[in-house]
Amino acid sequence: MTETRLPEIVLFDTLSGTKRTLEPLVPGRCGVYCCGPTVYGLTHLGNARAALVPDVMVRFLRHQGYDVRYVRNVTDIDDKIIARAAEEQLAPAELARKYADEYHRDMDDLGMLRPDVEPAVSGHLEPIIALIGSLVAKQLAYAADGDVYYRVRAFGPYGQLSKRSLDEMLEGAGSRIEVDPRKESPLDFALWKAAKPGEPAWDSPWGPGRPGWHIECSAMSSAHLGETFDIHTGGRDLIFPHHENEIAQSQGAHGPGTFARYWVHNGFINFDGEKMSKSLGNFFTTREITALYDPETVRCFLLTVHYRSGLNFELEAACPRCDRVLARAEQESGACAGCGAVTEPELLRAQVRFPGLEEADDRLAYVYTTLQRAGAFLDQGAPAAEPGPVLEHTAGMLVAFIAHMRNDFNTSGALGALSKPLAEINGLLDSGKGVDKGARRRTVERFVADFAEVARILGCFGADPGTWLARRRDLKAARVGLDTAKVEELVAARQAARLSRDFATADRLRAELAGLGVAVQDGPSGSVWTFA
RNA sequence: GGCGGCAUAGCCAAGAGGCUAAGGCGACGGUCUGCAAAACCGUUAUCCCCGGUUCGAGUCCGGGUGCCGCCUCCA
Repeated sequence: MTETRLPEIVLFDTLSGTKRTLEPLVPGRCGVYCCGPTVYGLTHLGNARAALVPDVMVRFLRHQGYDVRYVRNVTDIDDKIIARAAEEQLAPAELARKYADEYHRDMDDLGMLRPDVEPAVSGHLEPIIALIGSLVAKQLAYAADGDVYYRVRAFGPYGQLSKRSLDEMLEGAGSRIEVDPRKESPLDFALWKAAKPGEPAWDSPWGPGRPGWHIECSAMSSAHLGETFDIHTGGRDLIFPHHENEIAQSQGAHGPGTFARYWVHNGFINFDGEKMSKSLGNFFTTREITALYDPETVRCFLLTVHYRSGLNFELEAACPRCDRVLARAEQESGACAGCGAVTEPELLRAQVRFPGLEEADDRLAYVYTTLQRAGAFLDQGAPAAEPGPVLEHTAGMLVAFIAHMRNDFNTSGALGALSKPLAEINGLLDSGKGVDKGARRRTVERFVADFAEVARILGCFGADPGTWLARRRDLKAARVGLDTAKVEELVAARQAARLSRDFATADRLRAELAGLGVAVQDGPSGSVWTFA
């Protein structure tokens, strides 16, 4: 054992219910399996968060020196896909491919790394059938009329992840679910489903059919990461039954102690305090939101809260007539209690605002403005010749940031560690009074270099500042229908008035611009405008 | 009903028993500015309630209250 010791990272493991130090199976390496999408529709923010959690984890582990193998599956054979394909009048495989493409488009947009391997169910029928076969051989599964079910009672540790007992579950299941007479027990779940006429089917020892929902993850994780691997991630709602069943399948086939060694589950996203759902009309696709805000803003926003916590997404809709902010009930009915106007829900939906995203957007703009200023400063002079002290907050930034990340990927804390350095740099750029010239230069250099590492870990703050800020302005202008040419004109006219010290005219023009929602900032090198 | 989680300032949100409870937004005061804005500086909490463990608890234990999730497809 001569490997260099990698830094200690702790993560919360759902199975043990505690934070545990990451000790990979093979020192220095780490296998990560993320439960990917079932591709039957466009993604929503919950999907985005579920992909973001392993994304940042993988980026950070790599930054810390781990050799990571990142696997995320695509479930492209599933009941929901079949149902949706019928609606859209496509072949199931075609529909799955369409939405897999859309998934990738959204995830690319949000800056997610592509996994090293992205196995699809349709490409893994053999290992899936083999796994089912071995469970049948061990009496852990039984065939019935072309279906194959897992015999839950035969797997002793069942319930260990979700912390329930079989008896408790039986009480619930018996009263709530219609029991399929072919099952020995209501808790037994399908490993293989016989095909009904017209459904996609693959040959198997039990007849033509398709895999059940849970088996693919057991089969594909062991195919690409081995029977035992390090980290398994997914949304909280997958703990039961999906992940519980995966454990039963994998450990049933491969023995105790196999399969995932750490379980990481992310919290939910709520809209206005309620779980998002289509029936409530509070369901927004990723795309609807990235049409309004920069995808990086969305990414950043998701990182402001620890991944295990729930994240509430505030919605704000105003009455188009009187501009009053509408309460929940009013939003749903479209009727404004203030002025009595009734607005089509569709119209309200189109002009909903997301205060949380706006705050994140402003914050991102602040970061990029600071980076832009720092870059301009560095372009002006020669690099610092000799090493030497760097201002306090900037000097400690990266260490503090990483310490938070090592503590269960605490992005919220890590982000907080950037605030003081950011302010320090802006202060330095403003005046630099009382600071040695060399130290000033070194501090800004250090800041820019370390911030680039932060950017690599988070997948945020890495764009070219000027480009990002320009795009943001364009996006906002388009959203409010602002005529930017006219704004430029007014700004120029005002600048002329200022130069001739005609402040009355300048102030009048400022007021006019303010009426358009535009704020003008006067600086030494002229005036620039932003949104108020 | 069963199981699990959460409750920290006006709002959002960190905080694996012990320096003066991070940070952001907002607000207020200040520096700068023709006026502003931006930027910077400063102010803005004893952690839901009751009991307990401990030299010491936001952090552990018990009870209560209130939210939320899972138990059926769900990220």
